[in-house]
Amino acid sequence: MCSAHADLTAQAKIRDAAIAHFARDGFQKTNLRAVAATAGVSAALVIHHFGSKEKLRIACDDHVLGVLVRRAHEAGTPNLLGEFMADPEEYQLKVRYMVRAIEEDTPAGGRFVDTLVAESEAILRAGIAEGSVRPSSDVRAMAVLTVLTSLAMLTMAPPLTRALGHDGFGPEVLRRMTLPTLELFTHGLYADDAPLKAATAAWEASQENRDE
Amino acid sequence: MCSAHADLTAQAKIRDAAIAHFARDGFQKTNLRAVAATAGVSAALVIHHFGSKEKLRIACDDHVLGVLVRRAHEAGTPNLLGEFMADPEEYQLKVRYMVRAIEEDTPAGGRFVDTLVAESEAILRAGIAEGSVRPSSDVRAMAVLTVLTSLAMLTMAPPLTRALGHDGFGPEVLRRMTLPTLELFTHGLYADDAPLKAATAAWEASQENRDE
DNA sequence: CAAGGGACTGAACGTGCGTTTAGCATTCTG
DNA sequence: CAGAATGCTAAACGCACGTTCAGTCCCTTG
Repeated sequence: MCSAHADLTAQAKIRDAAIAHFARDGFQKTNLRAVAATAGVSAALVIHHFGSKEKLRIACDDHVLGVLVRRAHEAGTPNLLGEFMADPEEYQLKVRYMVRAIEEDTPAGGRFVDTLVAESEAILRAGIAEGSVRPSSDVRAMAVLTVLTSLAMLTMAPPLTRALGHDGFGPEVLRRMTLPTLELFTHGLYADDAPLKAATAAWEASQENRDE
Repeated sequence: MCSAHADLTAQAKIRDAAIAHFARDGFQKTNLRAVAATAGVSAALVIHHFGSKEKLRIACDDHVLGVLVRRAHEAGTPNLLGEFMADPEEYQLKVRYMVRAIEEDTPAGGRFVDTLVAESEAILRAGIAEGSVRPSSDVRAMAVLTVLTSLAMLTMAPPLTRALGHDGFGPEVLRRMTLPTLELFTHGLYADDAPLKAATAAWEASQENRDE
């Protein structure tokens, strides 16, 4: 045993074990006996300390959310995901945990997304003011879009990794995705603005139809 | 009762009920008695026809995958998601089902992603040849990125919808996201190519360090 | 040292749910 | 018409798992 069994209190050991299990297998599939085994305690003690499986989840949510939100505030870069992934295993686990929370539509997941979007929006606005970012018709939605793109790399990691021909999600996959992402963010995808103009025209037309 | 209880065979009714439940609640949370109730049959009949819950899932996977892949081939547009979402409830349900399959990392989910990526890559290459799409250093990865963005809108719909200030994921949210997406795909996000150049420089430097 | 309380455990309880079983109609088949 | 096969059901079985219970150990406090 290495870092896991430091001189943590049993409560903390259980919490950390639960975070690891929830992140890897999801809330439903995880059973308390497995968590207890990982933490090196009995299943009954888990209940003794946390009351129920659901309350254990809430404790984990709060803990992970706190750590990640603190981290997100400190970062101050549009590439939040890279920041998380570059760091030692510590954050990868917690980010994966939050991804699960988002998929399962838990309150903590929602607050995490809110934080990322808010942070991202602030960065975009600062960049626009400074001139390094192009103005957008809907900055909030653009922030959502960037957060979306980053998080999606995690929610759908396994199939996408295979679609790229690699076997495991790791740094090399992330690097492979970084360049196209930057290309997209720098030049866009389309060679001209015909699709955009067509779409805005179509939208305006539909608006007029709506009025009549 | 409306469309659901057409003159379908009981097997098909069970399959459709299961698809609806799996899409809404996920595989684990769904129990066979609920599926049976929706289909208007007994729980035992589900087993009688499909053998087990797991085999029922596989049957659903195959069915949904078949329908969607056929549809994806017919579409021939880079905006696969819009194509699916615009259509009557029919496809929305099946797409949501596949999103669950992707989250749960099921074989059918993988094949669905593969199909979308392949289709998307073909469209990109055609666009590049024709001149409407900018060349990319890694077309495959770019295809993955576009698929990612579309699907992410669904996997994380609930929190993202709330982050935009709406309450339910519907056409208006999709429309709100469409414009920024097109802006991004047309002009990019950054005002100049400094971030891209910096990243490629950093990457080349790390490659040289790797060699020595 | 006695008393009390918290950390902790093994065993048991209860229940939800996938699956099995036995049996009832109904419809082919010879 | 006998009987095999098929579609279907109610009831029961059994296991996995969250939770409870009764009790032990140990550390504090008076």
